[in-house]
Amino acid sequence: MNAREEILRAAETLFGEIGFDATTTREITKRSGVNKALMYYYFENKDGLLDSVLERYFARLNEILIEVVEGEGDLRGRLDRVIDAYVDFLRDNIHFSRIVQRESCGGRHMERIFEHLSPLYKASLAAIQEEFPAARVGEMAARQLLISFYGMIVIYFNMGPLLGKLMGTNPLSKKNISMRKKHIHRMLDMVAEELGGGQT
Amino acid sequence: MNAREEILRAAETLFGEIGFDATTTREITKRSGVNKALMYYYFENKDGLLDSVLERYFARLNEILIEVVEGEGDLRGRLDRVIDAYVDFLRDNIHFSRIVQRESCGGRHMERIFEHLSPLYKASLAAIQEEFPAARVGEMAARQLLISFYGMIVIYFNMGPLLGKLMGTNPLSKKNISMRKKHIHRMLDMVAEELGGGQT
DNA sequence: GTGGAAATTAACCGGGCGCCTAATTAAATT
DNA sequence: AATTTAATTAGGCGCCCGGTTAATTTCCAC
Repeated sequence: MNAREEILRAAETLFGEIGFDATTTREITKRSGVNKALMYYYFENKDGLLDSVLERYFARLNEILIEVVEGEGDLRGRLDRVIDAYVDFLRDNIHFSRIVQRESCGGRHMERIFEHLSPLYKASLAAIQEEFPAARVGEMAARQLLISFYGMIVIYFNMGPLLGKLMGTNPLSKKNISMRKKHIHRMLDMVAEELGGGQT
Repeated sequence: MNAREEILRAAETLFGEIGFDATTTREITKRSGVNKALMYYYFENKDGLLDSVLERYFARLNEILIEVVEGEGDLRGRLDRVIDAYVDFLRDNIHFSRIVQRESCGGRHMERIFEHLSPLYKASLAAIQEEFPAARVGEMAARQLLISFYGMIVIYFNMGPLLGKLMGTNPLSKKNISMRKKHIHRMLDMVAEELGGGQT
């Protein structure tokens, strides 16, 4: 039993489900079956634990995205694969997007989130501008598109159980995830048609 | 000086900026220049204060949306005006969408948010299905569209100062808000074209 | 099997939290 | 002017929070 790992897992879950501020160090250690003082042996403090959680998540996300982007195929194909990869990542890491969303709304940890998000933002912006030349005008529409597709994807996972209650079905089921993906791809199709990018 | 009102305003600001859990009752009363005990004279407790904050916000939002929806014009026109009204509302109530977003991720207050959101969800779904007959198939695409447009709109305000840092410009400026609106309307145009709804 | 580092533990601490009480002041009613 | 009611206050209470300490156990190289 790796104590450090157990602590990280418990922290991920609790930060995602009830939020960083509502999570007590006692609950983290209780859930991970680890002595409370051990948390301060492996991590500087509660803030440092959050940093480690974020570090891990973003490292995995970057790894996945880089792998997809560096794969073969034209730009449009890679754009499609990025959507799939991102959706899959959020599905497999249900706490991640909630932690990010909560902490990026404001508060003490915004800066950390920014540091992780910034390179992804820049790279995505460049990719969209390359794919849709029309979107380069004033570099404005590209930014809007990025925000829109980011919003379309993350909102689905951020809302979590609440969306399930609204929909009356489990949003994380295989079927519903694949419908969500299909919908987002279709939206991208429409944009491509309109802006006349790529060769799809 | 209306103490109750001052408390509500301070709570709105703090809940929005740093979150419910990170906000202390002492800070609320300090910021509103009101004695600490007065909070418990006007509100049952901290949770009750949040309830009142949400109540007020959703009452105003409902009022605005009903006004727009009951206005004249065809369905598509009203759909467009709903987008404008919603964006304007979020711009004028910058804390609202952050409070909702944070608390709908999970945690103790999800149920409350659900109660407020549910009727809006149902009404919006019905409107989309009416406007885009093609979206009625299995009532599935309508749901996807609603989630997407909701995401496109709220993500812009949820991310708050972080988005400003990423964009390098103030997302709440008149110019940027109007660009965001234009973009979302254009996305709706594309959907309308694809699904062949309405008579726009 | 012994020494030393790494891992783990029980017990504790000051501080700030949400919340309450009892008394006082201001406002309205008669 | 007297009395009732509403609004406001200072002060404090108990609890639980994040974080620490010093001692103990586990591990492993030799």
